[in-house]
Amino acid sequence: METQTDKPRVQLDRDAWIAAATEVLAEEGIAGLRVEVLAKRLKVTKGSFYWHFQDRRDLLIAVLLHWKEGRIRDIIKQTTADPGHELEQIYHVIDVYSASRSRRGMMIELAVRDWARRDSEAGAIVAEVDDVRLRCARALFLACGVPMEEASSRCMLLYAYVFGVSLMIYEKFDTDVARLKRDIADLIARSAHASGPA
Amino acid sequence: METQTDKPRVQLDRDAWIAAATEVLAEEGIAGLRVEVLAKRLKVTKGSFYWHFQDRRDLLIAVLLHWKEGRIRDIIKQTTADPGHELEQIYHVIDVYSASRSRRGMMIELAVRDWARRDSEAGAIVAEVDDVRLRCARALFLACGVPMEEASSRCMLLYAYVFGVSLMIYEKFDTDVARLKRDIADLIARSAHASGPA
DNA sequence: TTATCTCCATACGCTTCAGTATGGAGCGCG
DNA sequence: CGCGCTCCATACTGAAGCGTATGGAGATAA
Repeated sequence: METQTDKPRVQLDRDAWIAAATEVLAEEGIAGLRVEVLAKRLKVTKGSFYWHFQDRRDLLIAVLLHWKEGRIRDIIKQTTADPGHELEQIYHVIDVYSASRSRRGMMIELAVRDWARRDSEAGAIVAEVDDVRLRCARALFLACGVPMEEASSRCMLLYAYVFGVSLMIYEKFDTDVARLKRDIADLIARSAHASGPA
Repeated sequence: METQTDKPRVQLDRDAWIAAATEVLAEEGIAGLRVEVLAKRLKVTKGSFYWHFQDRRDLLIAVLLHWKEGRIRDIIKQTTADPGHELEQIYHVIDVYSASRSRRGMMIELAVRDWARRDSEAGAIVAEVDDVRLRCARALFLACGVPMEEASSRCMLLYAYVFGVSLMIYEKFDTDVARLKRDIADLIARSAHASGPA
């Protein structure tokens, strides 16, 4: 007759810590990702943490690797060959980041990249993700008949835009943000519209 | 006959602290901007700091306001009316951020924006800078004969790009980065080339 | 039952950091 | 001379935060 309501999880594994850490990362950034804070959130103490992880950096790298796997899985899924629908896929990649529902994902993205600016190990992992994403997106442009160099330029512009726009605060600038974002997506994807090869 | 070599500065004012803080901000980010670290860099102690500033946040806001003034001064200067050269000015605005010499400025920019993501007071200041920049850049497109809505889209794309590309790590992606950046600048500024109004 | 292994709590030492309190050196000024 | 003002040093408290050491509860297996 023991209550189990306040004992929802009896055990903790590495993945549970990584999941919770990713949540804190989205909310507070790297600087707010402290082991004691994290332990309190998981209703345990540091003793547990240092059993699963060597130190704080061990957790950070684990979070980053987990993030990398997810991002690569996502972009692969979003850009798998679907002949005739490549243009839709390009727009979808743009929209995914603009969507308010993916705000959490973008917060993680920005936190990770801010860390990577000053940490070479993190930078190497971000570089892998960027490389896969750029190549996948370029393949979509190429499939639309866009020549190689222009495809490279446009996919780079695409990703730089979605990250950069998340750093800006522009409510006062334009009243119709929806139209603005649609037009920008057109600018990025435009030549893929109905232009034949070359 | 007292040596003055190791006594280069006898006094410190608020601006000296702000300048040093801006330097640390560029190198270490907001999280690395601590008063004792800053004091050590200025060869003084905290006692001096807390005479010039109420607390750490007082310094951070002062740094941010100083940054704001400089950025607004810069963009005004870069976009003052120069009939017939608006297109050059647009390219110049893009190039200024890509230039390796302005790496320090971009580091500050990114550090400030990462802070502004979670601090509404900082966010308000960044919003002011964004608004001025976007309106100045839009005026250049308008002067080139680009219609209003497209001018809005393109200047937003411009700034999102320059910030976003600074967050990416893409050495492996393309061998000719110079060409890539040139082409992207063309994509952003293109319709302003020789297109008449409408 | 006893031994062992897993997972976590507790307690500790150490460092960094924010902010305060207080004194003191130097300097102008009456 | 002495007074007061400016600017900074020193010394302190207290709070976080990282990492370690150690024990203990609970399960498992012999």
